[in-house]
Amino acid sequence: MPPSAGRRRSEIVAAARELFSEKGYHSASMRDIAERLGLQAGTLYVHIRSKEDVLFEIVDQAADRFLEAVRQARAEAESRGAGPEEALRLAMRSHLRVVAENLDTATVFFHEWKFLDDDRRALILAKRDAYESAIRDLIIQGIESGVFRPVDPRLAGLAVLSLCNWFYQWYSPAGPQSAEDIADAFADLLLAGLLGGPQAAASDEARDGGGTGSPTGGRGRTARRGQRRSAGGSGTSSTVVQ
Amino acid sequence: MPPSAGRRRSEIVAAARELFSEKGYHSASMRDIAERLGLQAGTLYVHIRSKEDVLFEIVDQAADRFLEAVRQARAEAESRGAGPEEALRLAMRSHLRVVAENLDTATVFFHEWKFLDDDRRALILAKRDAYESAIRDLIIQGIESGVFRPVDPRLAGLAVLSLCNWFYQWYSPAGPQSAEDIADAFADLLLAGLLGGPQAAASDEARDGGGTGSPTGGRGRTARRGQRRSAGGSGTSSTVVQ
DNA sequence: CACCACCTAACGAACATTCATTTGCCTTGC
DNA sequence: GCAAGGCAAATGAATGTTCGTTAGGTGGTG
Repeated sequence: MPPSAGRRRSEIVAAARELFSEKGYHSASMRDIAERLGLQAGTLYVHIRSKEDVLFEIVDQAADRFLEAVRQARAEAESRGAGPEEALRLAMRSHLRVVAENLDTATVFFHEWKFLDDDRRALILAKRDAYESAIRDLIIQGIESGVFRPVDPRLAGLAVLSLCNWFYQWYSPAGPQSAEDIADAFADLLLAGLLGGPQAAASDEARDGGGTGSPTGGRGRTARRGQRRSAGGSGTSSTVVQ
Repeated sequence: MPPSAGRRRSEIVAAARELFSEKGYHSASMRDIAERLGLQAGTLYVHIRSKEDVLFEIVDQAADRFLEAVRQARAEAESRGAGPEEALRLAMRSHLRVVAENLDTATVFFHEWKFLDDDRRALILAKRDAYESAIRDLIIQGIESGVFRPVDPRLAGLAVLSLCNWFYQWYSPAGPQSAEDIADAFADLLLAGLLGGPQAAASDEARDGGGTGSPTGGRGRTARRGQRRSAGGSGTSSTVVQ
């Protein structure tokens, strides 16, 4: 009872996902998609209504997965009574895992959403805004609970999103680190910062509240994880050459 | 003596820059470009050799500007004897300034470079790799000088690039902060980290070298700047709705 | 069993449109 | 008079989509 369901339809969407990701929405033709399935171009329209329908299905799927991921991360953090520090790490983990496990979907999502018609684009933008708000809320909670410094939550949220959203541009499953490793390393960087080497100018930051907490020099904080420096590899290009 | 120079030619490239940025390379037609200049499509070919030539000119310009920016930042840091901390901030400032001042160029650069033919794409990729290496070198120098923690330089470099390269996706000149403000805030976040609020679990990181430097509680470190929290604006969408 | 009706999936050709690019002619300033 | 810049028209290929048709399967009816 297509166009709306059926195995053939999902085969078409799957083929489109790969082709849109590889060549871009406009450069991948319906004939390309059909050829990959051993069909004629016209036959695709037995199962779908239009090329843009296919694009929307892919992009909408991606948006839902991101939303689902951040909700799950938030629920997990709440259920185990984690602080904002760990909540943020969980969210970044979820996001990067979604990208890594759906690289083509994510690529199409970030690259081609603009080409949807007005209504569908608005729908996607709404979902994206919801996602970004959820991330920003994590920052705000961290600040209000006094764990994070009182930074601009908008910019801090954008920093998190930058780290997470650029990921699809360079991640390769063949690379040395898993998405989880990378998420942990990124979260650590963002939480603890680059400074703190033996020769750092010390006096860490305008620590407003004086001697609150336990100002001891202990090590092994939670923001420490997955730091297994890839051996050597100085010139390793950080980029996928498509 | 076009096609290669001339005022008309740069008008064409300028129009193409805007249109490619707004609609994408494949969706912006030569007729669109011509119309914007009050010309017929065919006339464009008096001044240019092909549409792809125009794309290459834009993308190559962008690559050169990024390279120039990081070189300038490095020179500036060296000339004023700045540490790796300030060197990194200078580089991020330069990058974000280039993007802010050439938003269309940057957008085309990041979005459309894939559509160049093999030779030109290789050329652009080489320039991009050079740029990424330069950023990674800043990280390595920071670590080797003992100012930065011994993090994975590849991932730390990618973190810097993520912050800088995602910028074009959300920056608007009409926004509350200047590119410099944002660069400073991002550099601060990456250097000092989010942690450090009054209720933070304290014990900042494995500070290996004990009491090196001046372990006083002074404030106003260099990683402190441009933190003028935008008043209110909780729901401000972080995205340009094009 | 035979027959008819109906359905889905596919083909292959054609649709109108758009695209980047080429060609031939005209104008205008030097 | 000549070259550069521009116009109008045309070229050929490619696009997404529609169309008429067909093959194969299924279910009901005589």
